[in-house]
Amino acid sequence: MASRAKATILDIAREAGVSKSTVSLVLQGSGLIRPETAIKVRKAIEDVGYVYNRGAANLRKAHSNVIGMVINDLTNPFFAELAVGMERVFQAAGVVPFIANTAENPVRQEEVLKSLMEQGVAGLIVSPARGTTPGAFRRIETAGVPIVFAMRRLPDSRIPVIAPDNHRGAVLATEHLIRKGHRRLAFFGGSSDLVVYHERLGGFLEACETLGVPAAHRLVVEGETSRKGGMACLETALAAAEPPTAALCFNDAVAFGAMLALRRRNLEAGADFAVVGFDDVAEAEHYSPALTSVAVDSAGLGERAAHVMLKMIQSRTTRAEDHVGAVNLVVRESSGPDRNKQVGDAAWA
Amino acid sequence: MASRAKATILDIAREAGVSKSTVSLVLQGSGLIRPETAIKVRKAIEDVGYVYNRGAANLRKAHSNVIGMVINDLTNPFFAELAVGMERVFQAAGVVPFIANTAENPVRQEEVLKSLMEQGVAGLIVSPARGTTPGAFRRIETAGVPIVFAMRRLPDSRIPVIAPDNHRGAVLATEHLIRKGHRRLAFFGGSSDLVVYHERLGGFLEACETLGVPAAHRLVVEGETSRKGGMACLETALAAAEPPTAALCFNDAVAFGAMLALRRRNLEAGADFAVVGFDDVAEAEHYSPALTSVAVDSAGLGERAAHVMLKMIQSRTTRAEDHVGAVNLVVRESSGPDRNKQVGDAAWA
DNA sequence: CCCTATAAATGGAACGTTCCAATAAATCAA
DNA sequence: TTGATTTATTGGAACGTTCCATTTATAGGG
Repeated sequence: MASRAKATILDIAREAGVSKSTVSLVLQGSGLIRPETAIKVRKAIEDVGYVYNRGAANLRKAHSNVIGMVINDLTNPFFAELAVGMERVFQAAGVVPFIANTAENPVRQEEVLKSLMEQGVAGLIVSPARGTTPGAFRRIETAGVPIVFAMRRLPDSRIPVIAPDNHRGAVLATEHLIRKGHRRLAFFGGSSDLVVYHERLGGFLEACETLGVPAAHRLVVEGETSRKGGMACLETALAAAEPPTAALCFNDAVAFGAMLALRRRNLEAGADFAVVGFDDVAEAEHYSPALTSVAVDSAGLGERAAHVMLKMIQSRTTRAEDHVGAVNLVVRESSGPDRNKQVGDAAWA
Repeated sequence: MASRAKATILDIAREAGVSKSTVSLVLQGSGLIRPETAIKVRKAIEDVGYVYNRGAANLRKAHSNVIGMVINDLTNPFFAELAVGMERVFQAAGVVPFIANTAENPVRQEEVLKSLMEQGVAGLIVSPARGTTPGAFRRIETAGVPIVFAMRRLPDSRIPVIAPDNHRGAVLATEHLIRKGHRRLAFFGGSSDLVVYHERLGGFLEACETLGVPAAHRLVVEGETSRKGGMACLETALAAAEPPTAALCFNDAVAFGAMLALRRRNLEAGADFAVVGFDDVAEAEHYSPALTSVAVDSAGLGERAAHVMLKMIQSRTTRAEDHVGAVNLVVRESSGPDRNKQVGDAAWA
């Protein structure tokens, strides 16, 4: 039943016995059209199996209704959540979000951004791939397309950022470990090409400083931000002359890796070595032992980023305030039993 | 430095002192242009910060270079893997894949499909949302846009499907459990509005049949395909008069839920109750105890689906062969120790 | 009844490309 | 030299919309 050439607004006009302008008006839901005419036109639209050509429309209209979301790693549920959060609000605003994955590859990212721009996106939300060069977004900025960074930032950029309070999260987690009585602490995973790394590590070091853990008792082990990386970090740490008794991990994946390595050595996370993660992915709660982690509410940040973007588009600006999202430490089993409580229980027993 | 109105091909032509046709030819990498002219034009393109308007181009060209991937749940790493697999091959083929998430919502799916069509996609790969109505893809089919289903299928549709061999996977898993000596088996999770459910359940029942597990000893518990659902299934099963000793779960999420419920009852998955999952997500390997699961290679299926789509586009057809992907059972700890081996070990001890 | 105000519908010129047909310039054969 | 051939370049007509400026139909006021 498919007519060979796809139907256009003119075919509808012919079918309904009106002009193309009338059809266009109906398509846009204009109130200028007599209801019966509109109905007639809508029927014709249905009959010919018309599909609206947004490309042609955008040739005339200033703005398109599509927004690009460029994500560095979609297989990481943490970033997938971010994307889903954004989608929710765009969807409600009648905007179509297209997601593209860069797989943490700057070259890929370049291509994806180019495509999105060519598609005429109204705005771009990006969680930049690791190793993104500083100038990667210049073309987009000069083109005047609004852009915001989510989750990650670039070292020197003036582009607005929506990200969690990494520094504070790390401080909270580190304080938690120190209060548990740990005196030799490690920071596991991550590498210095990520701004986030410096923020989290900075919080760790600051908390150590203020709570009196001397520099000699702090161990920083860089590593891949994966389970594998976490395992390696733990091995490195335990091989030290005076090994730490607790670690704050760059993210949950690293933490899971560290716990796995502990299990392989027949050590128990929590009892023998305290582990704290970062991001609080869904899995953290269900792991065994359950992982203490810094929750960042990625879906919420996604929503926030989307709102900022919508506002930027609406007000035709390319600037916006940064937004740092609240974090909170979710204490579970992997950071060990609460010593004070244990003592108390024993006393009452 | 951004000029107010965005630059067009004509601005470049003026800048470079050539005609718009020449610029167009350069943009398409035509060999008809004298190299020095091409260089001059490319310089002008750079100078004016030109961005190609693909919408305008598509108005003339028959095909666009964008393909839509519609995924039912991006936060499920299983489907995210699928998307990433597809992306890999599209990327290599110079096609731009745009991902959209339907969040398992048919209404959302409808909107997303409409948008994608309006955008003029060259093809569509869809993992349909649960509860998709049979006619949901009619408009797309009549428009002659190639479409393939990945992972999931619709009951009566003639649209080509790329999916794992669910039936065989379930047979393998069930046989495995029966060989371990289990005589009362359960099937956990899923609901009958999914074709996949019938395939997997069918395999389970068939294996029971052929290996002599009577119908009375088979327990089928429908439920949400989530951890929560899995927990509920386990509770239901253990409440039975003669509870099963092993379960094949609809997917890994259900299996994780079942294991969690076991732990809450101080039972151990593997030793006290055998659990087998389906899909073999990355997490399965790292769970404790590690989950025995049916591996389906979602990334590989994604790649396959992408190849099929490319071929359909190239040969301007809307039909293609179905493809069922190989599955294999990955045996880990959750399905329990091998009894034969145990006995042997004891004898030799 | 004509004149004006309002409502409904319409023609036509953009929008930024592609690509065919045509032109202009350079090369070659005789 | 002249015409034929090849090589580079170019104008102009689409493509499917939107939207402004008009036209046409309908109603109201005197």
